[in-house]
Amino acid sequence: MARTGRRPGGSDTRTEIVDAARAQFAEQGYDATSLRAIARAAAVDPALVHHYFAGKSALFAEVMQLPLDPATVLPAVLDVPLDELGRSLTRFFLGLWESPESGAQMLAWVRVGLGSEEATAQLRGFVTSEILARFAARLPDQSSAARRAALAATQLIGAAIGRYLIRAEALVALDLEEYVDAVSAVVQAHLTGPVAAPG
Amino acid sequence: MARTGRRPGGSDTRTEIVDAARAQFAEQGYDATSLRAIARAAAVDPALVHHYFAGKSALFAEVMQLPLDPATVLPAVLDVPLDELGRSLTRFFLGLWESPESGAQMLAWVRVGLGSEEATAQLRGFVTSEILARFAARLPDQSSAARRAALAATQLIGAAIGRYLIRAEALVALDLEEYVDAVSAVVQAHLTGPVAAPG
DNA sequence: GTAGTATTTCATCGTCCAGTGAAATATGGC
DNA sequence: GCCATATTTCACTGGACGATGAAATACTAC
Repeated sequence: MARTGRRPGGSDTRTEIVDAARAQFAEQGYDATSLRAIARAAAVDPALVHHYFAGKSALFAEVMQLPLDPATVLPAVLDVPLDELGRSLTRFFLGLWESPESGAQMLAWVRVGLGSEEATAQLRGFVTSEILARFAARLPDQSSAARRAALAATQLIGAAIGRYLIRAEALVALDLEEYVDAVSAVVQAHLTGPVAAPG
Repeated sequence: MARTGRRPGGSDTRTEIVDAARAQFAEQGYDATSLRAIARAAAVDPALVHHYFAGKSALFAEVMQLPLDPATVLPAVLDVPLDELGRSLTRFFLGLWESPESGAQMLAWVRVGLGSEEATAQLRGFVTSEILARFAARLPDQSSAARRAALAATQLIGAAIGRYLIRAEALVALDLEEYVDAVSAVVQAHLTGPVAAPG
């Protein structure tokens, strides 16, 4: 009766652990996810998780690798006529959520990133320097660019939360293109619309 | 040397515990917050927390009492001309976040509500039946009302997250009225604007 | 087929957690 | 001043957690 030792077959256990971890982080956030729970989900001994990853934070870092590097992908997304920018951004962003692989990762990012003050601080740093700065650079009037980019981002984040976290019926009922239509209209307004008359 | 026993002075310890708990939940979410951490923050023995509250979930329930009952407050907010509905909603909602007392509670709600799959499910139930249903009832065209209300809500949630959780510089820099202006314009568009041309 | 290596488990440590029950002390009514 | 009660702490239990080190087993190269 072999109770310990190597498992038979060319098992890719490491990948299984990463997948289980991503699912757990996406579902529970960082703190509430335990290595033991990940190990359970992967049907593996907890010590094995430590064998492959230095610790919880190392595993987390590996799991949270962005599906795409913004520096390489965003330029193409932003390279459209100014009046189509809202649609291009919205379609790209919501597309990330729609696909099964990157969707789970986006979910994990948001859950963890909004789950605690500390994590939110890191999310802020990344979002402002890697994402918003690139949005803003694409806009014509630099005096309002940072604000317009940030406002557009609020709508994008809200749209993702409504459809993929909260999963409100009225939003899930729409197919992706309808949703992109509805959201991109106001994203475009944030980016290039008239500034609301100040108080 | 009195190591145990009643503390001198008319201390309102129970309130201190509740306040400490709210702050912790707002900062860390539900799971990551421990009764012991709350007790530490309130400078009190952990057992005292149990004395006042049946357990973690009971304390949580008390802390999470909504600052306002939507059923009593929303009607007044919604009782404005249709073309001012966006502004009224936006001002009211962001106002909840801006004030110190209710702001901490809103923060706790969102952190806990988005922190795990399970909590999100409860948040969905509350938001759709208590909030969105009332928005929708106020709109003229019932065939699109649910969708319009939900879309408006995505922008409101996103706006709150951007300014009060992520605290993006470009958004925090605005004063409240400017922010309300910018957000309410697109909220209004979701509520009463033209439907984006399909496909 | 044997030596070496990668993979997996076991057993365990110390820490933190939620919760319980008894004891200690201040306060208020008399 | 004394007694009942509300408030607070101590000491403890059982369990889960992250982490470590040694042992056991399967695969690989020779």
